[in-house]
Amino acid sequence: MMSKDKIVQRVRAFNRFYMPSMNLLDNHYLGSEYSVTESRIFFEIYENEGCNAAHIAQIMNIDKSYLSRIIKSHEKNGYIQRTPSCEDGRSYSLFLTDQGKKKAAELIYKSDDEIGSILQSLSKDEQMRLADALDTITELLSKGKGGDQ
Amino acid sequence: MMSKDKIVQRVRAFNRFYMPSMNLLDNHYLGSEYSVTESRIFFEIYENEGCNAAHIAQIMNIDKSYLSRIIKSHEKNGYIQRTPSCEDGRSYSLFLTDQGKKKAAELIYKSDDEIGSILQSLSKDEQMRLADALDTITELLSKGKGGDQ
DNA sequence: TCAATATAGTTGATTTCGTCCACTAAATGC
DNA sequence: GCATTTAGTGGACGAAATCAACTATATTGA
Repeated sequence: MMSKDKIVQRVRAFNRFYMPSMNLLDNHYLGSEYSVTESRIFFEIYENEGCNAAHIAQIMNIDKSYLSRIIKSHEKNGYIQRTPSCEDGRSYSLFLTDQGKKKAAELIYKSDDEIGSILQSLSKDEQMRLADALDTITELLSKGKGGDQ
Repeated sequence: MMSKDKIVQRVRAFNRFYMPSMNLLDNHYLGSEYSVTESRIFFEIYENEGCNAAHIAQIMNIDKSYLSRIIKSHEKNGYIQRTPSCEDGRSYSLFLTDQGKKKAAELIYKSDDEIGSILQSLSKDEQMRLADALDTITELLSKGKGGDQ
């Protein structure tokens, strides 16, 4: 039977291989004008309209003052809109403006483009096998979620 | 039949899910005193003894002046040893010192520990399925390598 | 052969990223 | 009411990363 250590090695090998393969290690999100952190803030709000800064800070595990500045900057650039929260007078609900959604779509497009170019060397059948393997991993790792952190 | 776009979506969803799951998004390598960049330099030399800085800069896609400073720092701390290259008078061959190898091992241990704690919520069978899926992905994506970048 | 060009690495200056701490204001818990 | 926690902001600072200029060696090719 295969030991747990051996499994850990395979996971680590995968991590070392996969992230550079997907160009996931640069500070700038796929050559966009935004850092990975700045980009993720778009996505977090995109997927969680009306959330507040504290929520994002917790999810992303970043400093609240740092986040505050980025939000201010995104707002100044017309990408984010803040409205005072009804429930909590200290807090703001965050939304993407139309321009912000457009910008998020741009970033997603860049990402899709990058992924598409990586997939192009695979046959249809191989692409399916790849996607199935990815889903398997997501499914398995999702089970452990909730118990910790 | 499933369209290519749909596959791309699944890959992107995986990327968004996987990296936070593995705590692969922090600037500091798993809570060590080193940034991800500084840590990767250990690993690159570890896996490619005697390479030069230009090689690492190319692989990691980082600025050569930035790299130069990190190497200098690692050398000053006794982790890296440089010897003038025999073939190229401008260049140095890079090696980890014993202390450097020890430090690299420490970082790998931290990583393994992290991965182990993630895996603990899975059964033996699930761990095997996970590792097999990871290997499938590596195998498929390795095929495309060499043609590009 | 030797001048033009390219490459490896260093250094200085600067910018951007991220953290730490102190603070205000509102919420929560006695 | 009063103490404690929480959301967000701002100043100060250090770390990370970039840019441009430079030295020295290699390479190219007329």
